[in-house]
Amino acid sequence: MEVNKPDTATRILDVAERLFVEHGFEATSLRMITQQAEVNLAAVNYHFGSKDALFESVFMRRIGPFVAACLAELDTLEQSGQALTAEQLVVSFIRPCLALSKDPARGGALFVRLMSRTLVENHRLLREALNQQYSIFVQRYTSAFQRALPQFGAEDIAWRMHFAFSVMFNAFAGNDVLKIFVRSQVVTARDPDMIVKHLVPFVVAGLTAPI
Amino acid sequence: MEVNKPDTATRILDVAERLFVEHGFEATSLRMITQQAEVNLAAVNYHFGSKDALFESVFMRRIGPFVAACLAELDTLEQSGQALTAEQLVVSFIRPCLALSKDPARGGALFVRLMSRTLVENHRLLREALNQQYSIFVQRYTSAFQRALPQFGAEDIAWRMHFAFSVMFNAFAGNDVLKIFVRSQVVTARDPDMIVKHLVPFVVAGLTAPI
DNA sequence: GTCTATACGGAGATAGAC
DNA sequence: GTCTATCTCCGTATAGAC
Repeated sequence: MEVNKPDTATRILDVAERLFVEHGFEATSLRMITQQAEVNLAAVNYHFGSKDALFESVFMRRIGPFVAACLAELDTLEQSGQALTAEQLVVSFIRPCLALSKDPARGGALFVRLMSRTLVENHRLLREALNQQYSIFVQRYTSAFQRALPQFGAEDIAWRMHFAFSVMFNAFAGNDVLKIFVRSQVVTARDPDMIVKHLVPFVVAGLTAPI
Repeated sequence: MEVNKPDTATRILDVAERLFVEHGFEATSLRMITQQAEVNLAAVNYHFGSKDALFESVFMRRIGPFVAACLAELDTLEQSGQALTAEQLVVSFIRPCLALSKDPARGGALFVRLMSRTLVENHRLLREALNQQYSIFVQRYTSAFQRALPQFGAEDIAWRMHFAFSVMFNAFAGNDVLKIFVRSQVVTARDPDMIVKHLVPFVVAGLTAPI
């Protein structure tokens, strides 16, 4: 059996995922994808409709399981019956990010970067497509944070969640906003475990800061 | 006198700035720009060399004065001779952002968004071009934060500055990472004054959090 | 020095044969 | 399902007018 030759659509998805992460969406041409996937140029449009829709398919294949993993973490926490802390909620999001970044079968660190960059950049191609899964995610975390931080109003919580998730996605996106040299070495936000070590205290402090 | 007709290069810069912010770099074609600027298609390549170089010129026209404004704020603070707080440093960056966003003559809120998005996304076109001005900016803020937060090592400061500036740029980029509904209204990070009111406490708390 | 008209190769998309 | 041929639009380069 042809274990090394999945069907056409899957071959396209696999190659496209890698190339989109490596070179970005715009810099990746359909001709590059179809050549490496060993399929005809028109196969992309036949199976996915357009380059835009291919990107959406690449993204949607991974994002569902990721969101499910976050919600499962939330479920486990909430079933304990105890009052949750902001730190527990932050970790419930970061842990699936780490797990995903260490699982090559689901895209690995490259997909985490793609996901984070796409969300941070609020990519036009996903504003509509994401809404369904995304809104469940946002609602669950919003109500969890409202219970964890009862001293703040709903609007304050919303702002802080905006900031918290923008730091976290940015950290995993790996686009260093600053280039800071410490002892002639650039401090670069790429190693997942180092990110988490510094990220969690920062985010938790921001979320819980007195008004 | 033709007050409404600046020279060709300036007309191109003005139109390009607006279109890059409204539609993004890739989605803005030279034909759109030259048509609206009422110049010939070839004028862009004649005056700027390429579409990439045009983007760089659009950016560089505004970024110099902005960086200068931040450094002037730092100068004023440091001349007081008093020990500075993290909050003062955060405000010294945010105040020029606000001022710029309210000055249409220097690009206004649209340029603040363009600047923030470009930096957050670590745009390939500016990684090299920005380095000169940017490195002065980073060095000044790094040493200022090291003095304001002497309890932390250089590496911890670097990480926290990464996170702090990524939140701030993200906030001004206006790409809402989350869509949170409060009383049926989306809490959206677009109004500069509202951003600052919530942003400063979050960032300062993150920067000063105990390890 | 500036500006215009135009041509070229590469991109994504698509109709139609097989 | 797959593949070829072809379409339009993109950024770019250049020859030549003023």
